[in-house]
Amino acid sequence: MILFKDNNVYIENDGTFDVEKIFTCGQCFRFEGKNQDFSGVAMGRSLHVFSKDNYVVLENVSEDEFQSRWKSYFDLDRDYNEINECLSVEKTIKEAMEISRGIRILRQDKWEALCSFIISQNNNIPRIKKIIASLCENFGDKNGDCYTFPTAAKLAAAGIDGLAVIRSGFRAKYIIDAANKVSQGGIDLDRIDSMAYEEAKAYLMQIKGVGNKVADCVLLFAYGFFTAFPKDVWIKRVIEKYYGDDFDESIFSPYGGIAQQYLFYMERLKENIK
DNA sequence: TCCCAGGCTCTCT
DNA sequence: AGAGAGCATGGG
Repeated sequence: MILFKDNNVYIENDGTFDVEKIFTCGQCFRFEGKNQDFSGVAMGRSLHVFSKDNYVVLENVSEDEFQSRWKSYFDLDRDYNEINECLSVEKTIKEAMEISRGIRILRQDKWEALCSFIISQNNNIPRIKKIIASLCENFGDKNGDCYTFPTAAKLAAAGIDGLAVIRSGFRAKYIIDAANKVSQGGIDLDRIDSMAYEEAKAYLMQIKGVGNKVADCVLLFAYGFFTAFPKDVWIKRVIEKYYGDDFDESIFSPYGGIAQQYLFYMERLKENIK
């Protein structure tokens, strides 16, 4: 049940919408907050979202804006209870599912996700957030009290040297290659919508600095390819610790990406990592 | 201080 | 095909 009142959106929460877990599980980098109360920028808009009683509130959001923007962003047409039923195939994922209950996979902006996960490589999350914040402040457009994520054309114009201000290190050349290809049409991010997973992945990997893992993150977090199963250092640890060499993510099919996010969140929580 | 981070590219076998 | 070095920077 979703209510629209006083220009706020009230989403009834059956336990499948944990604001804090959604924004702290490492899938996005522009939201900050605590205690089920977060603010940030996505899709060019600032958003304040918090939990109150058994509702999640999107503050100052019209029904039109909800339908056109936030409904898909929060993946609200999907039944996560049903997915969790599907994923109950073995002990470790069941434990991860309990711990991670309420995580939803956000449908993020394509270019922002591509850029963000290029920046994420061999990096830690607090620093990824800082670099992205700097990227937006330096090259985004000021929109009220927030900055939009810069366009590919804007970053292409800045060039590698111009990008030095964000201190992204060796990743700058990768960001610029992506910006060039996207702004000049060599890569059409909208074309990926109509591709199959393997084709989409190979297409993204034409960009310098986009390998197996970054491509999977973009496909999962911006396109909703739930078969993508990004293998970062944490997931490799999870596999070694709980599963062993014969691990095959197809046991989670067709929701491997969601399982991956549950496992990632569980293991970092256990290790108390920010 | 020093290890490491949501990895990738390049080079050498 | 597979292994290993190097990469920029700064968080913890």
